[in-house]
Amino acid sequence: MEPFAPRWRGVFGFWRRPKMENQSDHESRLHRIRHSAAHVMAQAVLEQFPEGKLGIGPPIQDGFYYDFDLPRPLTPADLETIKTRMQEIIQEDHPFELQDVSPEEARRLNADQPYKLELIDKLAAGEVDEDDEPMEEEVIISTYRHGTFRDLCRGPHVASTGELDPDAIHLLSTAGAYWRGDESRPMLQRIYGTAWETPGELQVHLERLEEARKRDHRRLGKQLELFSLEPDLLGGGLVLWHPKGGMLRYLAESFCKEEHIKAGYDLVYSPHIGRAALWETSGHLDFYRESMYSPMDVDGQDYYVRPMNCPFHILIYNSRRRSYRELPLRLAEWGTVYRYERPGVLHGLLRVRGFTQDDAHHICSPEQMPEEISFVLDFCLHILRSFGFEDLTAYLSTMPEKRVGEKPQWDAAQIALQEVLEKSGLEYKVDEGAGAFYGPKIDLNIRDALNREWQCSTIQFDFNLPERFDMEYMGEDGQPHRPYMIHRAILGSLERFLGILIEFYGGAFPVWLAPVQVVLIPITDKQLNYCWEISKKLKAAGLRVEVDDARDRMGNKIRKAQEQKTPYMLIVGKREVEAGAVSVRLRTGEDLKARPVDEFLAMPQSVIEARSKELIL
RNA sequence: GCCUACAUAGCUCAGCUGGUAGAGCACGCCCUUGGUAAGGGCGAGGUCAUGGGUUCAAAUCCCAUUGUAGGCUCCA
Repeated sequence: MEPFAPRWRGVFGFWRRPKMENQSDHESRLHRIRHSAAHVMAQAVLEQFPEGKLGIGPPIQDGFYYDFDLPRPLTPADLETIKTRMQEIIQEDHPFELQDVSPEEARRLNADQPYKLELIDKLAAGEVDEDDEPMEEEVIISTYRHGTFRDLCRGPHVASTGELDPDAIHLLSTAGAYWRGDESRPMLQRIYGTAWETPGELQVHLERLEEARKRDHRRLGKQLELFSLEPDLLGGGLVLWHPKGGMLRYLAESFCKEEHIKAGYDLVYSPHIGRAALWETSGHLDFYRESMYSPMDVDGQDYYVRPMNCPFHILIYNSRRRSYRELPLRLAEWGTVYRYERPGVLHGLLRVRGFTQDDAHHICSPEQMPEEISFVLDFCLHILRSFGFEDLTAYLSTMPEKRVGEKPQWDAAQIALQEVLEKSGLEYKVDEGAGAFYGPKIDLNIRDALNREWQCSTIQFDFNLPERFDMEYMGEDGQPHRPYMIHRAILGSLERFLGILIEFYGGAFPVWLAPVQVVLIPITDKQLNYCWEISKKLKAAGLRVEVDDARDRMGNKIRKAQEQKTPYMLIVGKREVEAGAVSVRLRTGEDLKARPVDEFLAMPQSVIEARSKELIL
């Protein structure tokens, strides 16, 4: 089971294609602007580094980049210089000129550009397209020229550099990037930029980036005291959940577990380590070793910390003879696993080395399989929607070259997966050949604050482990049969899911998930006793309540509760005590004025009941 | 792992080209008992990530290590 797989696709643009993708006019104009900005930037860079070599420079979402092989690392000051020169080039208003060239001509024009020559060779040979897949049609090599700069390019561009708005372009950062994305090739310097039609649009985009930084779960995790990472003392990628984050996690977990039980899952528990023999049988030591931690010696035997839960669940299944009458069996566990991840890939809660999966294994007969798939996708969507996630991207990964299992099995499984996706109405993409060697799968991705996609849910067939562990059930015919096994995780990794949840809500959780739902704020400490009294009452009604008894002014207490994004602030002064009321202030800033305590109590209760994002229903 | 940048108080950060550290918040104590996002005073708190080196002198310059950030690659 593999819950991780952010998807990034490089765009590789240097030849013309007969058909344009379906883009709105605005998008396609932005596309041309960004592509043109990349060329203008490349000219500016080459002027500063005449010996520089060009990689590729495509438009991307929100902007563009260009890769260069330069004699020295770029500094932030270089970016300033480059940007200034870009503005000049724009003002010089050079027209973009398209010219089709023969491969020979293209080679002659790029004689001192080794990376471009490599592209021309590939292109001339008609070998591959941008996804390294065989070309379907004959390509026409084309170049675009503006001023002194000519680049191999399929376009399209704006008519002239003067069409760009120099104040709507900004260079964001530099980064290393392998040539053609290949770890064994040279690392080039990439400059990322963003470009828009107007300075106003650029401004909005920069503000959006700033907003995203404020929603960053690492920042909010500290501010809201949800979790911490202590790489120096504890180790990288290992998470400490603090009381507030612990409550959030408990709430998410207990909600999910109840739903699992209602839906017909059995909850199981299994240990964190197992003997080498287990991992040999499962094949992990052969295929997954580089992600596993070194064994520990126990009485002369090797034991491994688990990177996955599946073998344990299979042992539970195999502990006795199974009948077709007990299928489908749905074994679920919040299983903590540990995987070695390369140091450079760790990222807050989103990519860690120790995490807990809401893992389950469905074991069913081949006949039950389509219905089981349908059930599991529905259940998945039910859970994700309960947390407020509606914007999901689904991927169907199909049969790869190297695989186990027979083609008919794969076909049946893929058809079942595709059918439930169709039925669900989700938009999905098919990733041909991207399935694991042991079976096809559906992944559901959600986005973080910076619009990066992260995989959460995964529904995977496994034709491998049932064989390896010789799983069987007794059929109606009195003969042993091999069951189908489906792995699935819905939240995926609790750590990652909560990280995304934090960003999704910017820390202002729905009331049912808020670690603290109500803060009582006395205006003077003469109201403290009354506050404690109310607090007791609200707690008895099941709310999570705090009394701010600090020696501080009310204004500052409100400010702090606001910063903690506490949904309800109850302000209590002399008037409220006399009236047996509380003054209700919402974290939205709305002041609901004084209300009887019982009237207030009904407010969060109905909101929690509905798991609503609102504070009042 | 690779490229680049960064690492100073619990947090956010200042400290120009070398002369043994500073602010705000948070924390503690005191005064203030105040009606919807910061009342005032005092105090405590740092081997400037770690280890080397250069120098009369290093938070500052150089090297290494560790970690973090943004990317790249990876994530059967």
